[in-house]
Amino acid sequence: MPTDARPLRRDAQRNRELLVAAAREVFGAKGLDAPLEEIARRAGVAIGTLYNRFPTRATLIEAAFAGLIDEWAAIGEQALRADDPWQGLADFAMRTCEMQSVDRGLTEVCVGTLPGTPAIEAAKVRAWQVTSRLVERVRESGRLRADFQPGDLPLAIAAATRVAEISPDDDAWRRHLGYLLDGFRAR
Amino acid sequence: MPTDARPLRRDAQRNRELLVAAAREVFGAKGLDAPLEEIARRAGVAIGTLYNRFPTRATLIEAAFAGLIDEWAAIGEQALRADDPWQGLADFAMRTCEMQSVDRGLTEVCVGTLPGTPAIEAAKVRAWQVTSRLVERVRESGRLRADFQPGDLPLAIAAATRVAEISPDDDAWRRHLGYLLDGFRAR
DNA sequence: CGCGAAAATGAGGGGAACCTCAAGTTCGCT
DNA sequence: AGCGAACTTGAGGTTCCCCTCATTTTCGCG
Repeated sequence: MPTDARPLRRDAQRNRELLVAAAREVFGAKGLDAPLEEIARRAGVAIGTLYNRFPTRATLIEAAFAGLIDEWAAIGEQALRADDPWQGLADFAMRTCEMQSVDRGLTEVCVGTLPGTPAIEAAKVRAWQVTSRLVERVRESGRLRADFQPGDLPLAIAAATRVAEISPDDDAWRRHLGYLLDGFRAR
Repeated sequence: MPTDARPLRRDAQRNRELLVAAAREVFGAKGLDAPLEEIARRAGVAIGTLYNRFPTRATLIEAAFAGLIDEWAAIGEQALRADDPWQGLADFAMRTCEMQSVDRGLTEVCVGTLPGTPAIEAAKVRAWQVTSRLVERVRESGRLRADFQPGDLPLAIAAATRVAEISPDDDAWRRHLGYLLDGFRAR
């Protein structure tokens, strides 16, 4: 499937980048339903330009978060290579929460409140595969409680992220995730 | 502090009740930022009537959730009288989540996304006191991990509620809360 | 240069929700 | 019944955000 867009003119390319940067900031601070006009304003560009480049909100969201999601996937791969499977899982969960706790937009992308573009759905599938492998690896080590479901890890991360949203104390969500991870252990 | 409102005329009283009932339904389904016009419509009343009775959104929210919050406090009192302190805590957490999992408005009231009226703030303080006592009771029994903070219980409930929001599977949040409670135990 | 294609612009139409208020209706008391 | 106070009504002004498109500006190539 050729994304056969011919190369953008130089000014258009620059504006595209300004828009993506602005979108990252605004979505991060206010969530994915932030006004697009604010993003255009912050990029120093007219609203029509935003619509020229990104015909729908979803395309802009996708462009804004593609990089972050790749980064996230990389964290997952790295966690899979950790010596200690348990440590890999714990690190992955912590770092994911950390990313989400400072970026409301990313949280919403991951929680999937919105439908999601194809690319984002694909990224989620990839991420789900990584978490599954992380979980399986721990299970094989025999340290995971028997009734644990693979899908519980993403849910736990989403749950811990809510703690980060509610509590101003930055340690609260770390503590919470710690409780959860302890709860995951085989008795 | 006399709530010295003179008694409403009978028709006004009836409309007030219709509005509160409609508000409970709509807030429960769509959250606290649901359109007020929808509530008026569902109550079979003009929008102006809603504003006559409830000059601000906050007053309507308060009226809609006062009953539920009392019910919640009662659950807390009951949990305090449980024979087994641990069981009391677990039941309280489960039942609270259960209430919130079917009522998006209640969740938002409890999570405190919005500022909150005096009465709701007061109810939260009351609830916080109940949870503190529940936690202290368990701590005295020696079964609680040492680094647990009293404020962690409400946070945990809020976190488990997010699982209920995300996962269609009704067991997911129960399982999740189970992990958490296990994580709370002294090692 | 100079020209055509590409891109930027921002006023403006449209919709959703907020809230107000002047006019009309209903209640309840005598 | 009749009257005044209490209550209801809903059209409409306001704000905020959506998205479009005719016009103007910029780019980059020959």
